[in-house]
Amino acid sequence: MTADPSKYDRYNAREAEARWQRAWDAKGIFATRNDDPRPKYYVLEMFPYPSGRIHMGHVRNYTMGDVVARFKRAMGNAVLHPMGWDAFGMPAENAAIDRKVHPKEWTYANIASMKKQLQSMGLSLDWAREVATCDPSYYKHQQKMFLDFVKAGLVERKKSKVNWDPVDNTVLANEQVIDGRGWRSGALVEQRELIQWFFKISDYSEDLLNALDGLERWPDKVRLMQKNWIGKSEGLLVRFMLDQATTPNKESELEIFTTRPDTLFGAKFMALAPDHPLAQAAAAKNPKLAAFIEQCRHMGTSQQEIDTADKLGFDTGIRAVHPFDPSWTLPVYVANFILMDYGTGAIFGCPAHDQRDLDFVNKYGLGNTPVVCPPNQDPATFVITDVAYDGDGRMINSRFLDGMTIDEAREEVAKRLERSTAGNRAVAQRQINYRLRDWGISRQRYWGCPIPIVHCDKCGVVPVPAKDLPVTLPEDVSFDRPGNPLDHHPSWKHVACPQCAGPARRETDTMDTFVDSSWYFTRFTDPWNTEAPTTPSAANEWLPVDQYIGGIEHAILHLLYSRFFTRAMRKTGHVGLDEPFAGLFTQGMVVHETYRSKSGDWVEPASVKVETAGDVRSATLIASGEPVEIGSIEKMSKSKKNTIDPDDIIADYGADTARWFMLSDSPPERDVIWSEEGVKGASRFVQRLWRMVGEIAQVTAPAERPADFGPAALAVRKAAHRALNNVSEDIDKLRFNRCIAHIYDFANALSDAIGEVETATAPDMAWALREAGDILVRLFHPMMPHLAEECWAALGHKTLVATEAWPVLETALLVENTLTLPVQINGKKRADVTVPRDAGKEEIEAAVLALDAVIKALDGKSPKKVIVVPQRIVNVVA
RNA sequence: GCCCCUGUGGCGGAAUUGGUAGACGCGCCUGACUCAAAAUCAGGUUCCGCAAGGAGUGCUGGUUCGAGUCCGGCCAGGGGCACCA
Repeated sequence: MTADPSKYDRYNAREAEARWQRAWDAKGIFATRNDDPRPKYYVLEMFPYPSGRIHMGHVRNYTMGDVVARFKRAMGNAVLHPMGWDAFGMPAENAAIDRKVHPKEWTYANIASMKKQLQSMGLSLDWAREVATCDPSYYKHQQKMFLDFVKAGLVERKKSKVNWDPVDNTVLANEQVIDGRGWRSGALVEQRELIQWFFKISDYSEDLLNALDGLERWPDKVRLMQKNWIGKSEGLLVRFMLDQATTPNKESELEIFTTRPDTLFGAKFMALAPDHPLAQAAAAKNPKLAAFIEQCRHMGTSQQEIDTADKLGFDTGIRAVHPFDPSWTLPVYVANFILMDYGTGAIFGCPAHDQRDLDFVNKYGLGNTPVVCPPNQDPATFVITDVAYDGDGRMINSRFLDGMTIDEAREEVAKRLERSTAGNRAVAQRQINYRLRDWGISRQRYWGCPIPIVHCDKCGVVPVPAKDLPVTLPEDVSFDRPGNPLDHHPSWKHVACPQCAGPARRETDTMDTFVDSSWYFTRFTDPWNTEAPTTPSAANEWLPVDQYIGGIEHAILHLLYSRFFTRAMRKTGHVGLDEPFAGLFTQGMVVHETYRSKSGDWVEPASVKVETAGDVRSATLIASGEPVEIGSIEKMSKSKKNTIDPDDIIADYGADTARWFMLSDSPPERDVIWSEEGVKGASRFVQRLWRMVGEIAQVTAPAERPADFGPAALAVRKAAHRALNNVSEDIDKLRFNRCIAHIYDFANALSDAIGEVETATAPDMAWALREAGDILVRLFHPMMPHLAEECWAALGHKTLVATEAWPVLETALLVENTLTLPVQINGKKRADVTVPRDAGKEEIEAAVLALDAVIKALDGKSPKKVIVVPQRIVNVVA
């Protein structure tokens, strides 16, 4: 076939990859038409934030998606595989502050360079559908949907807390609070209440929870995390009467929510959130309490900080009456760990059975009474000191509940309190509570989607009319002072009220960037529609996304918000479905060794040489030969300098090598360790495949398929079809590392066969080798598309392998006539037995009992039991 | 602190989901080719032992004819925690 075999000596990735990328581009084979009649398949990777350069995490993510896209195309699907940019967010503003570059300019420059990098990877993306969320042509539609959501009752304004920097007078993100201080000013952060915009995601708590069951192609762990995040709990709202002699303004009752009414007889105190109305009222008359509440405000708003802060309380002097005993009163505290957002912002504390309550009483000397006794414990001697007991057991010290189980006691308390009344109302009512809070979307920042609202003194909150959309960001802004540039802008916010035409102010808050990413996958289905966010027919045709791939770090927020947003879009007529992602895959991170010089500085891998002597690895600086300490393996990060630039790898080895290594080394859901040796191994395999295909290209096969195949040719065919079967199955399940192991297996078998035939090739073998070559190239095409094109052309094909169909499996070639089963004696492997494939249990048992090893082990006795697991194993119990 | 996940040779991992532990790759060792090196090719490589054999999947206890896999208790590492994306 080829005149010059030496051309197979070395594959030139750099030259070939650019050439094939141009060939795909020229034919536009990855552009997807909405009127394609074939069965649809939508594969999507989480779109990147345009930070400046792609990193190895992107390479991994987009390679996986590309393998799926190319495979599904070969399987005959119309594949939608788009790409865009999650382009709003804080880093652009930080760049503006640090480097005096406008966020827009910075972002679009980053998009341009990252797009080039992605294109050098050979991804089969439909770039005609590219969107950037910071573009008015995108956020215009988001503003329209915001207004639709307002009309549909899905939006509200309410107070919520933010981190406030009292020096810079600005709101801080949790990320900008370092050890309780503002990251630029260093000032101690305070909590401050602002009126903010919210999406009412909590209206969908039950639905978002129930629908998790239907997401069968999501990882169980993600469904579980979302379930716990939504946090449904069934409990009791209980009204505690207050001793009015002790309350600030004759308040007569306090309502609490509890999921443990069974422990009511173990109650030792009540606790209020610092911003609870009763706490506020008491503080108005008690300066010390006011000071305590003020102290509670000097804390960030993150859950982690609240949970790990010292548990502090302040006794208000108010006494609450136990609902089952008018003579029993409990002290009412204000406590820094009670949240106003959950339940009623007030609890009763049962220290014996809740660790946090126990820590609290131990600090304030309130004591505890155990009311649940663990099984096998004597109630008379069961005491709690430092560790609360939250397990199962029987009720003790609880009057009429004694002896009941927790569930019985919970039911009994609920029943009794529902029936008893105070002021003509039941003392208690059952309530289902959710931990999930409404989604606060207001951000006091410039680089985000403006909220299309006008505030008018006369008319109040007025939506911007749809015809006036988009509300665009002003470009002439400055970042010389802290705070929101939209608010500082001299003219932008001053507008006429759309209703009364009087003087009014624009809303200067922008939307959370999670809003942008909650519907981009829908926009991809028809990004050309300038009139509406979606073309429902197109959206409903393509959605749901069949396979969504991204980092596990998005398991809760992004995915939950997207699920809510899709429901809201359905309610407002933009789509016809609830669940946006039918299949979800969460990939692991890319990690790398860290290196430190003698002086303790981090050193980047590119300037380190690692050597191995026996089992010991050591590292030195390439420049000076100075020894370097090899540190732990961590997520690639700029701060530890353990990053590898994808550009360097692609320049040195080619995109295919990078793609292959990314997929080969670890299961995709786990972290992968980037290693120089691993990449070199992948690179060697690229060359080996090229040489192997070169040899096959020189074999001349008969035009007609031979009627019979000799044993050697049959072995080649079996290896090819076994690999085809295995790879197909594993790509479908996204087990790429196993796919690659199967391809290595196949390649090893094929080089053995080639090595044996050498010169005089029989027609049956020649045909089998040609078939194997064609299968091999199509099998590795999804992972290494450029090399595959080069090989496909070398094998004499005039088509692009990227548009070829997947090989057709001959299942008859997978069947073996005999089968070798391991034989265990008492659970330890002692022998093998080879039997016909369809041998019955009796036949197998007879063959096993005739084995020397078995006869020896039984020593003349008959076995107690013989367990024959068909197709698997035989175990003889002696 | 709360929720979720992970732990197997020198290393990354495989194990038909309760049935031969270590596929495949990396590294290392031996040999061939070479003046030499690289590349390539052939063979070997869980540990202990000359061998027969024995041990072995973070630790620990259990269920089972049989456990890397299931259950209980620990230990270590990682992700998320609502304004990073």
